[in-house]
Formats: sequence, C-alpha cells, structure tokens
Amino acid sequence: MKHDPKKHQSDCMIAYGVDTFGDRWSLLVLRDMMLYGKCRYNEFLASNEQIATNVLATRLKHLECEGIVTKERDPENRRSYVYSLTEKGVQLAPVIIEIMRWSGNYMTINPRRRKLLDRLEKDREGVLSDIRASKPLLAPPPPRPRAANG
Amino acid sequence: MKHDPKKHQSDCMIAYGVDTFGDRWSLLVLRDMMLYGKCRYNEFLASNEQIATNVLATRLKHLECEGIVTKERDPENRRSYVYSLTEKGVQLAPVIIEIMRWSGNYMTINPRRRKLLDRLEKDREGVLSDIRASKPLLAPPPPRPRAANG
DNA sequence: GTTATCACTTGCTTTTTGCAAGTATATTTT
DNA sequence: AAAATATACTTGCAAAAAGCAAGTGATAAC
Repeated sequence: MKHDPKKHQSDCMIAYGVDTFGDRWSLLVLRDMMLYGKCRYNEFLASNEQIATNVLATRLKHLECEGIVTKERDPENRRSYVYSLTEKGVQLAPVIIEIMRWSGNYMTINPRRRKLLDRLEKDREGVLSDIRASKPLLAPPPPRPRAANG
Repeated sequence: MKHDPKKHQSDCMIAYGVDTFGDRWSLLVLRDMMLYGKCRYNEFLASNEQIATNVLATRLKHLECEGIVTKERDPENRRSYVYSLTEKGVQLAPVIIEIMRWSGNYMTINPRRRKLLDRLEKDREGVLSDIRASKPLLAPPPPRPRAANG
C-alpha cells in the first residue's frame, strides 16, 4: 500500500507529523504497540479507550500507508495478522516518551507507571531498545468493565 | 475558566496527553506559539492550515481550560487579547521538538527549517529557553494565496 | 458619528466518528 | 465433512465534529 503524495504539501514539520500520526486514535495505537507490545487488530480493539472497529481499520491503513507500521500474516495462525513498527515508526518513540513525561508531571500516576517514568529518566536508551525489540514496557491494563448483557 | 474533572479518568499518560492537546488544531496552535511566537486570535487564524474560526475558538477555550494557555487583555489595544503559554504549556516544548526532529528525518525541509533542526541538536537548552521567553524560533511563513475575489 | 478592527458567535452544510450488524476466510470442534 | 468459532475486517445508519459564510459586540480610528 502506497501513500498519497498530495498530502503533506506544507513544508511545516509539525503539520507533517500531525497529518501522519497526530490524531487521538493513531497515537493510542502507537502507545499500544510501544508500551504494551500489542500487534493484533483485536488487541487494539480491546483497549480501554474503545476505538470503533471501522475507525481502527482506517487508522491502521493510514499508518501503513505512511510507512509507520507493516502488516503481515501471522505464520502461526493464518487467520490473524501481525502489525509491526517500521524503523520510521520506531523513531516515533521519543514523541510518545515526551508525552508520557509531560503527563507524568500533571496527572496522578499509579506505581507501575511511576516506575516506568523513573526508568525513562535513568535508562532512556534501554527503553528505546525495548521498544525497538517490541518488548512491552508495561503489562496492558485490564479491560474496563463493559455494559452487562442479560 | 476551570477544567472538567470527568475528563481524564484513564490513568494512561498517553490518553491524558491526547485528551489535553492531542488533536490536529491544538498541536498547530502550540506550534504557532512556540515556533512563531504568535499570541493573537487573528494570527492563529492566518496560519496556512486554515483553521475555521469557530474551531479555533473552541480549541483556545479548551487549552485554557486545561491550563496550557492563558488569555489576557492586551494593555496596548484593548480590543485584542494575548494568549500565552503557562508553565504547563511551556513544558510541552519537548513534545513539539520531538515531532519536528522526527519529521525532519522523513520529509524534505527548506534551509531555514534545516537550520532550526541543526540548532535543536546543538543548543536544545537555548531553544527551550527561547520558547519559554516567547521568542520566535522561525519567522512565520507567508500566508498561502487565498481564492481571489473580484 | 461613521467606519474599521478584533475576537468571537450563530446557523447551516459537509465530513468524520461511533455504533450495530454483517461478511470473508481460516481454524477448531464434533 | 459439517458446523461452530475465531479473526479481521466492511457496511449502513445515526450522532458528533469540522468547515463555511455571515453576523454580533466591543473597542478604536478617522
């Protein structure tokens, strides 16, 4: 899948970033990949923020178009696909990290996340190489209770 | 103007960031303030990305609610207001900087911007203190030609 | 006092998002 | 082998948000 060159005509770096990954759902998908090591459609769907399935599909397509992620058949379960960060995607880690550092100063944080923030200050390189190796930095949070049925 | 605590119930740092400033127009307003030193409503409106006036109004209100910017009457022209970054807003500079650095690796950049990227590597602290001092890092680009009338 | 500037607001159209249900293909179960 | 299940979507419709043009109110300039 190729990317449309009509997009990105501004020469502004922020505009380019915003067009490429700067919307709520793209950023949350990147978080899922980098922090939680998620790589499957249903894993992204299961996030607490409750992305709609059609929106997830369009966002993944867009990220693939932009060369941020790749999509491959899972060799061990051929009805599944595995999404991975490209080098261009991995290079977004500093953006995600700086968002986390900022939020860490302005919201209340649980101990697990505080520990990750501490690690970020002491071992940023290690965090970056974990992201590059698709190694989760945090266990994914338990899904929030859904509406009861029955 | 106060901020609604019902928002931000997730304990995820990325979700907090995304809810606070993570949409196209908020990020572009922050760019206008940090890179170009813009501080007035009509300056934000004049950006090349062509934000709609009602959308700009809601974004500025939101950023004010979240404590990212403040709004004050301009003492020298009492029909105008001046928006400024709060400390919380200034602390977002690393996020903007990392977006610029990333984009700088994946798009073609004109010499003025390339120079800023170079400076960012050599003198990050200086850049941060310019942002804190509301000193523009780049001259604002000329407005793109609008539709002719007449 | 008439006109212009500045920062919006209002009303309406178009686009995007959200939601529920359905489809296609691969795998597991019976 | 047939039926049920898993996985990754697509489709159709309603609701929300964004975009557009025009209007308002409070200063300020002429």
